[in-house]
Amino acid sequence: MPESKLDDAEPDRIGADRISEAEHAVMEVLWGEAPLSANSVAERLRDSQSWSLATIKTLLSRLLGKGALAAVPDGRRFLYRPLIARDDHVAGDVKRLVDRLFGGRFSPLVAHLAEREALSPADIAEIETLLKELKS
Amino acid sequence: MPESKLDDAEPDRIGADRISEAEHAVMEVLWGEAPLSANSVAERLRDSQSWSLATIKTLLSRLLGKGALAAVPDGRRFLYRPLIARDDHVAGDVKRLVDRLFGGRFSPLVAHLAEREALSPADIAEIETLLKELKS
DNA sequence: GTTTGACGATTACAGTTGTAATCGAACGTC
DNA sequence: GACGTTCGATTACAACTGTAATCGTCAAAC
Repeated sequence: MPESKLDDAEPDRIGADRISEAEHAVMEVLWGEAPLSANSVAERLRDSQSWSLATIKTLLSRLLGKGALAAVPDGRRFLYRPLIARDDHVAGDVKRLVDRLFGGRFSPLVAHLAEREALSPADIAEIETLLKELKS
Repeated sequence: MPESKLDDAEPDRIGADRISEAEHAVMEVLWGEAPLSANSVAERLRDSQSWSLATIKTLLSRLLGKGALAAVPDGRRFLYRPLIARDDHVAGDVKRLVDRLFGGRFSPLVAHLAEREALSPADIAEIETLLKELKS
């Protein structure tokens, strides 16, 4: 019964593994509300995605394997909870993009946003406020 | 035929295929200088990557297949040239990231940069200048 | 002209991702 | 206590990626 769980040699530095796009959608749910059962996660995803429950369970398993989630037993099932902070994950993704596309510098990113991605006046005002706060 | 262009946001067909990270490195070379032979591309990549020539040729082929490059015959070989503009590609990548991580809004991205990614005073000044120009 | 190189094309192969179906064990129901 | 239900776990499988090796061909050098 209790099979010895000594299968190690697993390099699990927290948050080291990349999180794929589908996995991210699952994480997003759990960052919003946790802990949740697989079924609850599926419920919250029902509107945005059309995945079978099986698919969501696969994604949960992979996220467990990647060390992005913890699963605490709750009766005969598990409740899942994020192990990595959303901000940390986002920071990694943003950094990779900025490194790849903008030589690791940020202002070119903003320049790009400015000329290509139609910043609304509200966006601009908001960003200026942010920057003003930063300087103080 | 009346174009009821009201439909949803289908992914743009031209150059719609995603460009992987390794492929991107090849594109980057050709965005900087084109047309180039496979060998020349390999030369320019020699410092930054440690790929065999065969690998680079594979990447060039895949990029051809994805419609991201054109190959014009030059004697017994080809010279490769980008078919998609760097800016367009970057815009797609940025948009996907912003959609995925920031609900499609830009100011949260800047907020994130501000609090996590250490914008330098120079960055801030540069960005403010950009925004000022945008408003005028 | 036959050998040697240089090319693109084809094939390889494992790891990741998207997307599931199926299996085996535990639970609740009659 | 047999039976369907419900979980997680295991297995599946194709597309995409990273990373090449090998094949067939054509030109250059003998």
